[in-house]
Amino acid sequence: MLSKKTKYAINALVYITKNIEKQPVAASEIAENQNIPLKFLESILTELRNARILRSKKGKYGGYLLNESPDKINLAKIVRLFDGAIALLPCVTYNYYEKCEECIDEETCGIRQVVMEIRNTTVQQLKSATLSSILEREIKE
Amino acid sequence: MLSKKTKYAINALVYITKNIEKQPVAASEIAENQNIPLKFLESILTELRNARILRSKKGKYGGYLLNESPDKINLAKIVRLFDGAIALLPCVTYNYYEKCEECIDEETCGIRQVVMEIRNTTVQQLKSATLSSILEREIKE
DNA sequence: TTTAATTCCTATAATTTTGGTAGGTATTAT
DNA sequence: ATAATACCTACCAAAATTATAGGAATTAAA
Repeated sequence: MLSKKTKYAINALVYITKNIEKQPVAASEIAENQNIPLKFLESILTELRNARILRSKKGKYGGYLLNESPDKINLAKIVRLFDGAIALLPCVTYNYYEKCEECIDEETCGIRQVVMEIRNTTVQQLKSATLSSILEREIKE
Repeated sequence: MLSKKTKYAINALVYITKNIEKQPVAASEIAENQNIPLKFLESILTELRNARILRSKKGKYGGYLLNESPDKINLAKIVRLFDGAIALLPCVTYNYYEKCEECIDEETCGIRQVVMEIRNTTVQQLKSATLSSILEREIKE
């Protein structure tokens, strides 16, 4: 399951993308419309800014702006940023690798192979889920 | 990520399957070989027995036995038993459905569609990962 | 130059989940 | 009788999650 934090981050980004012509978008506006606790959202937006996914404008009429085009921002990036590894086991992650303590031989581990296949397809699916593709889906319906 | 509990459960089941001719297998033997805290493992095996995946034999020389054939026991069942829903959001689960509070229209939600596709492929992959297929993979290498 | 609205910063805290431990009782093969 | 096992109940510590509190710094506009 995605954490609430990740979910909030995705919703915030989709909201900004929908209101891309009204940028910068204030945290308070996002919080209200997406039903996210303001203070919690602030910390999320800060993380997104630190990751260079958003940039911000301070002061009155300030807010947040996308720092990349909506077709460059995908869910794999967001999920990794907030929830860490996408894979089901630490021994098959790219970025957070860790050996399973009890594993005798990683190379021939049958569970590992299954989990690796799942990671591969999931990562691909999350990568193809860009902000623009998400919006496109919503419009098409 | 899978919880340690789920991982322990999978390892225990694979271990029993590998020693299927020596059934029943004692919890203490599994704990030792798979490096799982005994008391914690006991609670896991109890859950597996309650779910009719294992059955048990009490008393001396007792232990646990598979209650279904190894090609009927798959990882989807195990993961669901211990970690709950496989999907990344509660609004796309079969068994643990819950509406996203902030969601305006579930039918047209673009995030939901992505997450549903991921769930579909992941569930399929986990279902095809039976205990026998896992053992087969290990032998082939 | 004041005001209002905003981002930004630091600290704290409640709640839930995870990953166990402790101590025993009941059962059964030998 | 004994030893090895499953089974049962209760508890618990650490970590992660999901926030809240209170302001400081910045900026556009009146």
